[in-house]
Amino acid sequence: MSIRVRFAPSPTGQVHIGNIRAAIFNWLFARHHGGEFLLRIEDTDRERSTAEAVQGVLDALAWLGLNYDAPPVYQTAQLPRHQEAVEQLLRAGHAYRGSKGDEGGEVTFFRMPGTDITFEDSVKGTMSKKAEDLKDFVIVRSNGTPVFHLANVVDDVTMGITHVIRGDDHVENTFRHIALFRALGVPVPAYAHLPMIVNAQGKPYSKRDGAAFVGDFRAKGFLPEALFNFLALLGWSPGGDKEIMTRREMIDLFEFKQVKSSPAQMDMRKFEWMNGEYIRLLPEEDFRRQFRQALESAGALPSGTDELYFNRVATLMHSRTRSFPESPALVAFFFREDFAWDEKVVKKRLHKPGAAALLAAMRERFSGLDCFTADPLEKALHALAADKGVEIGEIIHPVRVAVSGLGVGPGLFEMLEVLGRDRVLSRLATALALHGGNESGA
RNA sequence: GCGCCCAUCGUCUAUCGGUUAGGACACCAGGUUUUCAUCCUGGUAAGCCGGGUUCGACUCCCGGUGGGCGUGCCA
Repeated sequence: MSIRVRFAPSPTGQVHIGNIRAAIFNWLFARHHGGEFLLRIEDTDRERSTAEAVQGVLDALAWLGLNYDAPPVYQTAQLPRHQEAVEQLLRAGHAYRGSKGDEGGEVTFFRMPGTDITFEDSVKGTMSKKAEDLKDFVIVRSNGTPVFHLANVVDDVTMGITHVIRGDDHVENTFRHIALFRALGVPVPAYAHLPMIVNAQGKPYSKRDGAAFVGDFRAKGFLPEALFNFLALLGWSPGGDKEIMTRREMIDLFEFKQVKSSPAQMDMRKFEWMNGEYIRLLPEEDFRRQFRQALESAGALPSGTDELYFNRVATLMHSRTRSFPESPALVAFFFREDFAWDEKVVKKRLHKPGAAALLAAMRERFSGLDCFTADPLEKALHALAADKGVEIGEIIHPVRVAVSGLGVGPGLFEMLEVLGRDRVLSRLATALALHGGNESGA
C-alpha cells in the first residue's frame, strides 16, 4: 500500500512554527517514500475559522515549497460522510444518544470498547492506556455538528491516510481515534507524534517568545529554505555532521527512527547563522531583490536611488548579511546624509589624539586623486601612513567612522569607491568640523 | 488531583553497556599582511538526583525531582 499523509490545520489564526514543522515532517516522510502529501483544512469550528486564515495556510505552504498532491479537502464539505459514519456507529451500537451536563439537548456519544488500547508510535514507542482511563466521549453536539474526533477520523478514512504525523499534544486523542477506526471497521493508520517546540522556560513557544508564526519569519525576510532546514533539524537528526542540507538530502535521509521524543527549543542565533548560510548561496539578483525589500520596508531606501549604485551596495553586503532585518541599520549611510553615528566608535576613533590631523591630511590626498577607485585609494592611504610613520589602522578607522558612522562594514576601499568622491570628501569635512576639536586624552 | 510523556555542553544534537562523551550554533583566543563578516586553527562547556542490575553504566530497571501534554458539546 502506498503511503499517504496529511497536514490538517484548523484555520483559526496564523500558522505556528510547531504546526508547520509537523507539515514539514509529513512532507519529508511522504517524499522519502514516494507517497502522497495531502492538505485538509479543518474548518469545522465555524466560530473561529476565517478565510484569511485559510489563505494564510496556503501561503505558508507555498512559501516553504510544501506542495501537496491533491486539491485541499475542506472538512466542512465532508459533513455528509460524517453523518453517515455516525449512523453506522449508532446502528452497530458503538454510539448512543444521551444528554450531558446542563446544556440540555441530546448529544451522541461514542462508546469506548472497554478494553485497554495500545499502539506503536514511530517516535514515542509503545503507548498504552487502560480501559478505565478511556471514557465515552461526545462525537456529535446537541446542535447536530460533528466533533473534531469524529470528523478527523472519518476524513482520514475517506482520504486513505496511512500515517498520522502530528504534534505531541494529540497523543491522548489517539486512543479515542483508534477506537473509532476499529468501530468503523477500517484499518488503523500508523502514528508518529512530534515533540513540541518550546521556549527558554520550557513552555510552548509562543508569540511572546519572538517570531512564532511562519508569517513572522517571512515578514522579517528570513529565507524559506533556511526555515525549512532549521525546523527539519529541530527534533530530527540524520546523524553525521552535515547540517546545511538540500531538500533532496533531507528527503533521502528522513526517518522517524531518528526523531527525538523530547521537546526542542528554538535558538534564534543558530537560525540566523543558518539563514546567513543560505543568503550566501543566493544568486546575486535574488539577494538584491530581498535586500531592497528589507531596506524599503524599513524606510531606509530613498525613492529615486540610482539602480546601479544600489546594486553595488548590495554586492558589497551579500557576503556579510546574516539576516535581512539587520540590514537597514548597517547600510543606511549609503543612502542618506543624516545617518546615525555610533557614539562609542566616534569617541574611540575620532576623538583620539592625532586622528583629526590624519583625517584632514587624508582628505587632502583623496581629493587630489584622479581616479576614485579602491586601488588608488588604498595606495594613497598606505602612502600617507608611511609618510606620517603611523600604522594604517590609525587612518583606516577614523576614515571609516567619518564616512559611515559605524565601526563595522565592508572593506574600506571598496566602500569608499562605491560611496564616491563627493560623498566621501564632504563627509570627511563634516566629521572634521564636528569632531576635529574634540581630541581628548593628550 | 488523575493519566500519559520527556530529561547529554547555554541551545540543537551524536552515543544505542566498555569512547579522552563527538559535532553544530553561541562564546573566548590566535591567524587570514585594514575594521566587521566570511574562512582557518585552537579553547571553555554536558550525562537532574538517589538507588539498583552488571566485571563495567549517559546508555537497562525502580524511585524522586523538574518540565510538558491531556483530562471540552475547541481543534
